[in-house]
Amino acid sequence: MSNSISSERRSGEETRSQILSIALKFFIEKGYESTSIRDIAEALGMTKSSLYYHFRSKEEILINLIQLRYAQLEELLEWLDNQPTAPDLLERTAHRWIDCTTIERLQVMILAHTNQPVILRLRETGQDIRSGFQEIINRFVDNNSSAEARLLVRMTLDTISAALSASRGMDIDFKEILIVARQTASVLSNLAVRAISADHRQSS
Amino acid sequence: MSNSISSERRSGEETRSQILSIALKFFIEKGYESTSIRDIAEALGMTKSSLYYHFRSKEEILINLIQLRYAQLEELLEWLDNQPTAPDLLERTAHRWIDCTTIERLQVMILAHTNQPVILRLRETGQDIRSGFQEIINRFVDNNSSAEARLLVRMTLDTISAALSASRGMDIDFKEILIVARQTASVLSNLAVRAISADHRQSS
DNA sequence: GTCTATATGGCGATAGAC
DNA sequence: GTCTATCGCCATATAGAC
Repeated sequence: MSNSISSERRSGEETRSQILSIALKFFIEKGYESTSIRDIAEALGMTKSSLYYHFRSKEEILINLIQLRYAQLEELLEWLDNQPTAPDLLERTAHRWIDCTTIERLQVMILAHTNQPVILRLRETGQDIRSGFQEIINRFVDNNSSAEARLLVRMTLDTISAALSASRGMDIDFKEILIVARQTASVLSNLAVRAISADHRQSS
Repeated sequence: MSNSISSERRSGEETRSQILSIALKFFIEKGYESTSIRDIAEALGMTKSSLYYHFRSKEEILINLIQLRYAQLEELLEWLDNQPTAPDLLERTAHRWIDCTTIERLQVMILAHTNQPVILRLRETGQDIRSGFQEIINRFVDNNSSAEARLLVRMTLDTISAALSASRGMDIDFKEILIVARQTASVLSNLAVRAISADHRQSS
């Protein structure tokens, strides 16, 4: 019994990931709203209806893609919690995040970033979509920290998105983007750490 | 004759700018594609048809909004061309750009940024939409410059967008965002200038 | 698991009266 | 300059045969 089920499952899973992959491509190229279920289905040589066998709605496809991103963040969070506190921990965290970035993972981040309205709407309707970097940021700052410190920490962790979004239309190699993101993360982590210790001086 | 026409024009222009303002609000909140002409019209207490008297299409509304952004950039470019070359010119340019930023102008930038696919499509269909920062960037680098230098210059000029996009969901005051954008622009301009002079050393 | 056929509804846009 | 009415289209989504 479990054999036949698992082999059915496997091919089903393959189709699912093909759908997710082509959907991501379209969502990035044409935008989420402008991509129709039909576009995705026909690019895979199937009909809309078949696609609805695998996902109950277009939104469900988006949710699945977005959640891939949070799986990544989860891993980073786990690593971070096993690190001893150190002055350069923020910089190393940012670099680790950049180093494990692939184009596809990055595309998912852009997707989440450029479709904030849909994602907020989904979150309101009780979908399981969480708030991204927030937990990681909370490892470095707390609610008493200055807005400046919190913002700088977030920007330090997000240089890869900033670099990528700056590179649009510039015909720049992915590797160059990673290099620049690393440099940027280093100088921003300096600003962030300085802002954090300024907070501490003030509160003591 | 010209009197009656101009007074008609004036009220027409007022309606136009009301439409643009409310459209921007919806486009940011719900996204361009998810905002219907109906949403915009009803928020203004009119019908779709009336709106079509002022703009021939939804795209035309978007184009008008986007073009506001380029008017800003034009001013910056004019200022820049009257400045003597100096090592800190990039930093000062970035700061000037940040200092003349208002929330509404920033929203237009976000709109342009989160709707890249639509904008690219419009550009292909021959609409008058140009490529943003590129001309300003070209004042600091050229086609022989390294990808690193070009990307860093662009990021230096774009810290306000980066700061704003990092601040999403963080409940941070607009003034704090400006402060952080300025700090960030300063350190990034350093990296950029260093990359530019590294290019020069290599080519000579 | 994929298909054909169809339901249902909203969208952008237009015609034409006032 | 605003309205009512309507067109034509394509979207998401479902029903049911194979």
